[in-house]
Amino acid sequence: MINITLPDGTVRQYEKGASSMQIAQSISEGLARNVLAATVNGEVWDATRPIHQDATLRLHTWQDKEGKAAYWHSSAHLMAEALEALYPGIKFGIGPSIDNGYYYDVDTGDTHLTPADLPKIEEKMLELARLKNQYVRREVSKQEAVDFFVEKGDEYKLELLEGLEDGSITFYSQGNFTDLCRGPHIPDTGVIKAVKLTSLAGAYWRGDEKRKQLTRIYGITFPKAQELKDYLDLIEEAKKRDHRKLGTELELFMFSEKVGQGLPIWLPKGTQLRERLQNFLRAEQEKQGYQMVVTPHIGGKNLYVTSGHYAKYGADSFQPIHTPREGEEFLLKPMNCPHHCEIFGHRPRSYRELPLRIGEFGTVYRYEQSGELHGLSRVRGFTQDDAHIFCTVEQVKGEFLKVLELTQMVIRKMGFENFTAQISLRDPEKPEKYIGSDANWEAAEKAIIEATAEVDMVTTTAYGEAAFYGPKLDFMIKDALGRSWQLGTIQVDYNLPERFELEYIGADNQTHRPVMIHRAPFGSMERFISILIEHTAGKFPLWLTPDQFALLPISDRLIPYCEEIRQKLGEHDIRGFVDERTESIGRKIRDTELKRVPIMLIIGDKEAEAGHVSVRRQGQGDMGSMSIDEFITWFQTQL
RNA sequence: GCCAGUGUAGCUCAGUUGGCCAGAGCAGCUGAUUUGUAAUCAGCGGGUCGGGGGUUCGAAUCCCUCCACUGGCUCCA
Repeated sequence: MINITLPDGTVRQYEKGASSMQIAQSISEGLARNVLAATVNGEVWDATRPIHQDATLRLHTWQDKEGKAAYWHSSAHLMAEALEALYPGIKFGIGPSIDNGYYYDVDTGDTHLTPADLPKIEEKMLELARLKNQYVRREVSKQEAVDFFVEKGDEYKLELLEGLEDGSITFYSQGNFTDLCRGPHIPDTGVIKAVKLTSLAGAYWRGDEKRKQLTRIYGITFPKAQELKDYLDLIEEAKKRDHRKLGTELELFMFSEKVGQGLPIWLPKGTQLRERLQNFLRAEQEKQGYQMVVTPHIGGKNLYVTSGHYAKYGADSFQPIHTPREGEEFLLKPMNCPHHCEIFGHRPRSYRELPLRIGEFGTVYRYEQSGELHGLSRVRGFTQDDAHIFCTVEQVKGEFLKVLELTQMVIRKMGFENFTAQISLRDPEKPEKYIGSDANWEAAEKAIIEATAEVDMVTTTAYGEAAFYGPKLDFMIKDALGRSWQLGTIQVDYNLPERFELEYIGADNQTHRPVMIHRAPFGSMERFISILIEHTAGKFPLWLTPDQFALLPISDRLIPYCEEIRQKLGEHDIRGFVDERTESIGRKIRDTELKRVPIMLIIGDKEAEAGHVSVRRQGQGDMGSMSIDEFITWFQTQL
């Protein structure tokens, strides 16, 4: 008999060799029907795999991450089976599960797959799924595995086998398909009820651009047709909110072929939004002791030779700008930190000045590969909400705390609920990769961990993800559709102070090297606004939106009265415009609704006589009539 | 940069075996209407069919090339 410990702490006894599935059955039939996989002693296994020793057991269903992963990974195998049936001789790369579904990289030889081929693959998958074939695990010797794929002529699997050790190799089969696979898999194909192949893309074998490009087929599957429908609806909704579409519709920004790809042009409304956001951030930062600076858009080549960026990125950057005579070379500013280092270094600094917080909404230019550009989220010219904090190692934690608090406050003010961070630390195996003393690293890493704990921030920790020059923290938010976005970072840097030979005079009258903290909590205005547009579907918070109200006169003769109201509201810092078009009121309301102006003030004779406005909120409808003063008071409550 | 796809009026899109002067809706302009909570009516203007080259009697349509955009891959100080 073996002892199985369940998550609630209860221990049950089973025959040696019982599977998770059998254990689930002993608990409840219903549970057993839903089991997709199980974690046995910390390792995710097939639910059907026999357990031969005492173990802790956690059963996975569609409701949890591991269950979904097994389900989608098994779906990838099902797709492979369908592909093999439809395209004999097809070769397979890798086929993992991903956050939303799975993909399989395939080499179809001379056949060329197009999106039109996907429906018939979906059909085949459903047909095979209905057979309820079991996923069968089998341990094989390396020789046996090699023989199998030599016979099959699949060089990709053979290459994968090269990296595997004999004795650790398993095959999984379902129906007529057998694959090299570590598993785990779901019990059988019967639970795969809804299938959608979402896209087709090229992907380099093993992610290496020098190697052959395979066809990657993305798909997603669900246990219920309704779930697939919900998922597709979500995709539709995301399409409607796409910031590129809304940015054009709301006239926030544009692109121009002549100006150049990846170089956003901010239109008046977008500029208003952006400036308002910047002013807000600037005011909050100044409260925290930041000092704003402005530095030029180009910098001498030597600046970047000193910073080390020239050696590392020079070849892949916009190339130097040359002066006509003197043979000087300048680079478009790809980041603000070297300039800020010069600010720190331009005169002797005392420890009394630390932490010195130098902030700048600095516009930087980076050469991004053309295929990488995407709306406002990936561009070649953008403005960072940047600042560099020069401080002592002891001050790092306090500064992290302040940045965390600032960021949390701002994010909440924007209407985001779900805010987390990833802490990136050294790879403990490879200390030689990093610059800076062990003691400093330990202190900084500890400071980051403690600071995030103090502000109750949900974090994940990634070892080996730190930059060579210091540990960092990346902010993540989830938007209204549940999608995760990476915002900005806070990074500790031991490297630049070294390269720029930055020093301050300590209380001991000796010179010391400051630590530098890079921080841009929102990353860039462009990217942040793209996220904000999609999160709010263009319905920005009232304080931030370009036009807060539109005055809609029912007849042209009421325009002067509307103008009066506009003036009066302007005196109270409430901004908006009068719709002076000779159109029906229905038309004016419709157009204003579509422009996402949050408040409509409808003015007819009744209102003009009474000195009232009739208030309508975008997306909500009529709020009734009130006096101008009542409206002003009500407006303040809406902010 | 690589693979695949797309590119017709300001926007959304018709226009597929190559063939009359390339169409629609919305937007715009002009006129009429002066309107009570999501589209008033009528008329008009607007396109080198992404750019260039080629095949052809004839190209939005076929071929080559360049550009931009979309989805991925690689990259991201």
